Amino acid sequence: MTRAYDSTTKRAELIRAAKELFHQQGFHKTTLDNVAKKASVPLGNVHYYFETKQALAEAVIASHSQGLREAFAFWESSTDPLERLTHLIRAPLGAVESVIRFGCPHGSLCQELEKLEDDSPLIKAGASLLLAYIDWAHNQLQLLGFHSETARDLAEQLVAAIQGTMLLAHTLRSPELLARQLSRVEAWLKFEVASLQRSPA
Amino acid sequence: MTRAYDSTTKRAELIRAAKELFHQQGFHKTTLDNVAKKASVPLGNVHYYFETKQALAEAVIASHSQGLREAFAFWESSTDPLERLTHLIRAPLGAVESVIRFGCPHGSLCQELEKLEDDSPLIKAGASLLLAYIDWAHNQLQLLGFHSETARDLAEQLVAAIQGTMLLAHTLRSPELLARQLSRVEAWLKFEVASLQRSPA
DNA sequence: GTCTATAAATTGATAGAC
DNA sequence: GTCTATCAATTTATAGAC
Repeated sequence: MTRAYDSTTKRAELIRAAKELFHQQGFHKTTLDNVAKKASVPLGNVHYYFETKQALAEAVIASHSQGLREAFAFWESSTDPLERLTHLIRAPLGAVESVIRFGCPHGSLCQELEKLEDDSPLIKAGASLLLAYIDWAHNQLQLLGFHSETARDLAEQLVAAIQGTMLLAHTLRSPELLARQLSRVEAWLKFEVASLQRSPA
Repeated sequence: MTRAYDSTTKRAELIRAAKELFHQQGFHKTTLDNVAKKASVPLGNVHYYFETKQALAEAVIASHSQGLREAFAFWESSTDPLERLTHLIRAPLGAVESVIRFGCPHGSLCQELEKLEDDSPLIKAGASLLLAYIDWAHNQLQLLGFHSETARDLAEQLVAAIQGTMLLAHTLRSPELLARQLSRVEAWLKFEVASLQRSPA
């Protein structure tokens, strides 16, 4: 019943391999041959599934988007929005070694894609990842009682802090920095929420 | 007396061109031919000044380091460390269009270089740029009266917030986000300093 | 659908005339 | 020191057998 390597699986396998290599080596340094080897697919065959390297990258980003949606859904099993946001803040700690060695898979990809041609669809696709974080945080903050505009502001601040923290922890190869600064972000968020509840708008 | 294009000038011109192109297109996408053309130097001649592309990149980073030292020296013409740090926070606003279109020249370069081979000297060189920011902020915070450990913590938080803000503003192409969130960082820092002065350690 | 072989283009680096 | 021409390697993409 489950054909372990039918064509759909191979396509998925290529995406999985590319996703991992893009994170570890970056988009530019990763060759189609690298991806093909990792996915145990002959080089020439890659183009049967993806016309160009760019098309493969689009599929990788779509897969990241899907992964984000699943993470959001999972965190929403908590009923308290503050608790949900805490899951977001702590998420990098669930993959410390990876974040320290390779940075945030979304943030670093995003920044690399930004250096492509101005009209590349990959730029917009990459940006949609960071936007997804902000939008989701925005929603959770509104559920906590913040007005839309304030919630937007806080969501941006939250995502910026998390991304900046990962960049520093990665660059300085410091898991301690990651843990320490994410705790700070968490404390800050709790404080903001508590302030709101003391003096509701 | 001033030979406009003696060999020292050409070398500097190549660095200048590479610095700009690395920022706009990234390290990988920038070819030696691009740099040569921008500096009005024949392609083959680039290797007279820099043996490899990597050596050119090292010179670019050294130039960034020098630029940072000059910026720090300039900001230190303010006597109040809080005012100095405010200059740091507002610096991106002095080059808004550039930051929005291309991101932070140091942060984005740093993240791209991280994707090179683990033992590449460029990785350490790039990291030294972000470290310079942290160290300088650390010093200023100590001058304000924070204990070394607290100052370190706050310095990391400050640089992370600035870097994260630039990443978001760049990715979302939003000068408004940049201005808004940097104001928030500024307000946060003022609050921290005021708190310390109300209850000195 | 799957694979091998190879074309076509790019690009870092070098050789050698001046 | 400066430049032209070119090599050598890499890599995306394609052609065509099975």
